[in-house]
Amino acid sequence: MSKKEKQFVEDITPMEVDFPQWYTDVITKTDLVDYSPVRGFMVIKPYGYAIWENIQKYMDKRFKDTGHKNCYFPLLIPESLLKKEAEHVEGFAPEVAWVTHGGKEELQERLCVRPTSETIICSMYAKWLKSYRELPYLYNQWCSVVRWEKSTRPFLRTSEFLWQEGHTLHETYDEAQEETLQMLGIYKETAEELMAIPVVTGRKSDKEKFAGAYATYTMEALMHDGKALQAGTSHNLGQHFTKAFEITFLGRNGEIQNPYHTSWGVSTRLIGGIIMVHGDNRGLVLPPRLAPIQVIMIPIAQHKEGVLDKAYELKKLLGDDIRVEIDDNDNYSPGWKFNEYEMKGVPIRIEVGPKDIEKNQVMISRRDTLEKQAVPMEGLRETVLSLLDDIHNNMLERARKHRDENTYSISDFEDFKQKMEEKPGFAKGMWCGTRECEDNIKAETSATIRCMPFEQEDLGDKCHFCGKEAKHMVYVAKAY
RNA sequence: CGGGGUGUAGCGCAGUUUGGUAGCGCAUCUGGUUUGGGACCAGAGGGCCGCGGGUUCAAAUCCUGCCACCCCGACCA
Repeated sequence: MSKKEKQFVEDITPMEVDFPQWYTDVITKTDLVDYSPVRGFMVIKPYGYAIWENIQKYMDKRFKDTGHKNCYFPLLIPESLLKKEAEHVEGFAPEVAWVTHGGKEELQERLCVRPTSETIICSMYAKWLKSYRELPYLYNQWCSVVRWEKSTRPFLRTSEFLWQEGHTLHETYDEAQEETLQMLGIYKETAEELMAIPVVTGRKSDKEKFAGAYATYTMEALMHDGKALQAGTSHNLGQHFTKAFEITFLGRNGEIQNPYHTSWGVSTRLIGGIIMVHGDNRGLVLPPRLAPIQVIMIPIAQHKEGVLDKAYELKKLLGDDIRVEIDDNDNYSPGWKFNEYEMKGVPIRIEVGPKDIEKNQVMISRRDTLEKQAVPMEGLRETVLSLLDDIHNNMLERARKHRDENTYSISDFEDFKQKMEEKPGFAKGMWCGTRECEDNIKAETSATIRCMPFEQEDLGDKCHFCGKEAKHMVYVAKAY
């Protein structure tokens, strides 16, 4: 290994050597996050936050285009409200943070910091809703929630995380179900069109579903190391909460009834997914549509006359809708900058130097394949726009290929155990649908049933895990 | 909460065995030369050696108590 090659390798532990360490190296060295004084809580730095903002921008538009409105509910929830839905409190109680004092006074009733907002939102919906004419309620909020996790990892599992949570009410079950699936569909499109991450969608088992849900739907992505990541969930909550919170309305038939209820959310965990699906040993590889910097322009020998002027001229030519930055910091060599922005995952690098200006061209290199070539200055905007799309498509295809190569059918439990050991990924199999069998899978392999996919395949009529009669085809994987 | 590990400059580490002026690399700052894959020279700043107690003429180093963080398990968007 040459000295030059060694230098970036030393910065980031190769993922084949130690995947968790690779992940930690990448997120800290690329300035996405920093650890805070409070364990499990992290600071999202400007470069990381800009990714989140781009995700927000895209999704917020999708939500509004489908009729949702944003609002904001309080951070603190009285204990009595949290307790109203029995399954819900049982699921969340172990991980809520409590506020017990206001100033020096002990509170009469302690307040929990929201781990999710169904309860406080339902308490308000109960106050508001009177008639079927007001339905549906289609609300969303962008906020943070706190869950006191025992072990945390930046983006993937932190004690506080940023997310959006949609909470809707509907007149009928069918409408609620339609909403639940519509939002999961938007999540899937966001994953594929914005983040270039292929996902499997389906329904969660009862064991894995949201505490208090009638049914939970999920999208699951496969990371580079073969572990799955639950990337977003959409819940049909039926009337569980609306009955517990006594949300009622006067229906078309003149009778008082409970509405049907959904909730759905995605979080900053998505950023962890982006890193682990696309990243390589040089660092981040960011999907073009959400990269904070889409094009980094590096002037070469910038002290020479005309170089910087040309760079700024080209930036203008590229237009306001492409996120372009020029690094004209004179303290770093071009080589240093090349490595820096590769590490940061910037999709396109453009070099402009005296030789290029002479030939009326620039050097352009793409992060996903690391290919570098000369292109004419004329038509640069069109070249860049189509290259950004190209990179997106290539990244999505590459991720899909990786997922497919790591998705396999199993013949029986022994075969499954062996495959989980040797080559983690999505195992496809038939499942009997019982809790005992599901618990046993986890006990034996630490893998879990990720979902019962919408696209069911017929892989036989016996459960691959216990031999009983099969009910569902499932994806099983070790998960983050 | 169990098992293992680590705490020395912003980061990465040496020094601890055998007590004796707190060091190295990177980063940072100043000046200059450089600039097509992590540039070079000269100079500078930066420390409660995790915290408390003890032993000693003398503690980063020995004894002791505590704390924090990391990794592996159990719990989880």
